[in-house]
Amino acid sequence: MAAAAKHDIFQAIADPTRRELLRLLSDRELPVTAISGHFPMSRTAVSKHLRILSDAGLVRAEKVGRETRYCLQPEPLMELKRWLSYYERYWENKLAALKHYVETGQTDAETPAGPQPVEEPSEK
Amino acid sequence: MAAAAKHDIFQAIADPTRRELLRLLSDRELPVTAISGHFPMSRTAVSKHLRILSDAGLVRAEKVGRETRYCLQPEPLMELKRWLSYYERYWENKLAALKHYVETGQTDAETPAGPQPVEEPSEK
DNA sequence: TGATTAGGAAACCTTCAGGTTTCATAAATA
DNA sequence: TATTTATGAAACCTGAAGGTTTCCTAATCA
Repeated sequence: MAAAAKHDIFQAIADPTRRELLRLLSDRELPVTAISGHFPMSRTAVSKHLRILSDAGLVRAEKVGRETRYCLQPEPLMELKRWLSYYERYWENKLAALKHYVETGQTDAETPAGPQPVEEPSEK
Repeated sequence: MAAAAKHDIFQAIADPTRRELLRLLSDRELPVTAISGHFPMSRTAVSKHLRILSDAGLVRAEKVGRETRYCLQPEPLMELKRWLSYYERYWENKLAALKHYVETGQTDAETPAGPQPVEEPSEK
């Protein structure tokens, strides 16, 4: 329904410049030239980054007269959140284990860091 | 403190193969050959991906005899969560606006989708 | 000990991402 | 209308990402 993701979101946010762009556009809507003023590269380069963000649905272009204004379109980040949520339980486990370790000195399954007490194989 | 991030996490998870690797290793610890069996590429290629994940701190290698077992190290994903949390309010706003639109037909600021009723500039 | 197995290192190839410069076009303005 | 401004499109360059193959070393096992 919404603009299809020609570029996937993971790839879109992989580039630091594009993350800065999202930041910049998060609270204000800006035309390309104004945007590119914030970056140490050519306007065209910035424009290409904007294109990629747009393809990923993270940004929306609106033509106003001769300028094109871009603004954040945060919805696709929900996919990232879903992805991340899968792993949350894992790091919560880890944190719990760490807490346990710190409090009791007992290494329940794995030591959080440092030399490992070389476990025997548990998988065939 | 933990293994420094030679590769940043955004870049590490940008590759679909690496995301699959994280999935695969999330519940079990596996040696390289076993891992590479799940992928349509050479063991060496998989090994390089593992290296990148390891550099990002997302995976930990443990030598057991002649094999190297890898397992998930989810903590660095917290950085991603922090990053994401910045944008949550934005999409929550959007969702609220959408709800408002659906319920009342009133487009408060922006129409959530579809042909735009060409707004006047709101930024100087 | 000799052969086999696990896995990393090195060299190499190919594609593509991120830049640049140049050109074209539409809107605004003098 | 002539000129300037905003921006996208096209062609091109370069480095690095993702693969492959080949080789080397350390454990394991017969």
